[in-house]
Amino acid sequence: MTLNSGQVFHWEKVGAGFCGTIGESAVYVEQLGNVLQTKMEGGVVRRRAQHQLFRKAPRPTTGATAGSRELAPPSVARVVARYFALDHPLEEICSSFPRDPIMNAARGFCRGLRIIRQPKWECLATFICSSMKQVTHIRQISRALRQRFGEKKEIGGDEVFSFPSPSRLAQTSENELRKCGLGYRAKNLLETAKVITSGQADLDSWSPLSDRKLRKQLCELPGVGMKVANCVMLFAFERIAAFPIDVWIERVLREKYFVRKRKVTGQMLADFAANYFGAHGGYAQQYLFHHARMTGKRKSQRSHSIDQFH
DNA sequence: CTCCAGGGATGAT
DNA sequence: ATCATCCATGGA
Repeated sequence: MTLNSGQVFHWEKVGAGFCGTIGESAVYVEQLGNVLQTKMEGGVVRRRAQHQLFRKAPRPTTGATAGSRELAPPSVARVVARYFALDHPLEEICSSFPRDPIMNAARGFCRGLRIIRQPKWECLATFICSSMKQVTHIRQISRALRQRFGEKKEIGGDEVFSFPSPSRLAQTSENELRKCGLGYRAKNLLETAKVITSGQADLDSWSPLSDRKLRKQLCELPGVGMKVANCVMLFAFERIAAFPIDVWIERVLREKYFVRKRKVTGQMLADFAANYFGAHGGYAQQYLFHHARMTGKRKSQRSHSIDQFH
């Protein structure tokens, strides 16, 4: 559910799990009940990410990695556990959501969904490409950028591609980027890649900034407005109060929280969201988004992904 | 075919 | 501050 909730766009369903990349590492992940299994590029099952996906504490599965002699690559399980934010206290977070019918439905529907810790540049670049695009289109763009400009990796017989660095994309041209289906977004992605490459903007150095200052810095990048900035803050800077408002969320807010009210401006929606959904508003927003998208008007559950979650 | 999508930049009220 | 337009692309 997490991988299909519109946070990341490059994971591909393979067998019972997913293939993708975390940074430069090719990874296979597969959820087995309460356990998240991982494989690395060698294709060998190395470890199981220790965690509690759900409330009930699983029996400690000690000795799951019998092959102690084979030196495991630097803690795959930890990389995976961090990426999937298995340390987030889901129980606390969900309890902090407001108790209204809409939020209750979303909370129940999205049980187990987590906000992923994404690499900053990858997240920023992908969401610059996301404007006025459907999730399936964003997946296509991500795939095209990775295949053309990323580095090929292999995992369990499947090939995956890492996301191209800022300097790699800065070396391309607007025309080359347009071939990836970017349209008018190509210029924005190219210009932002150049700004990052030149050192004029340094994403990592922005981590200590306050939410307000970080948002301001992000919005100065070409192709980054309030919505994209909030997505990057939420998905890559661990600012779980950030509340991105896209067309789906705006629809939910207007139809469910501002029923039959006219002259509701975007600023009013943003102010309401910041005050109403609380310190973990970003989590609430993601739950509302995924719930609306999966159960909304658009009949999408027909041929793809019948049910890969219970 | 038409409709619309995890918007942003610009210019006019 | 708020609103109107335009910007490309392709799945549904």
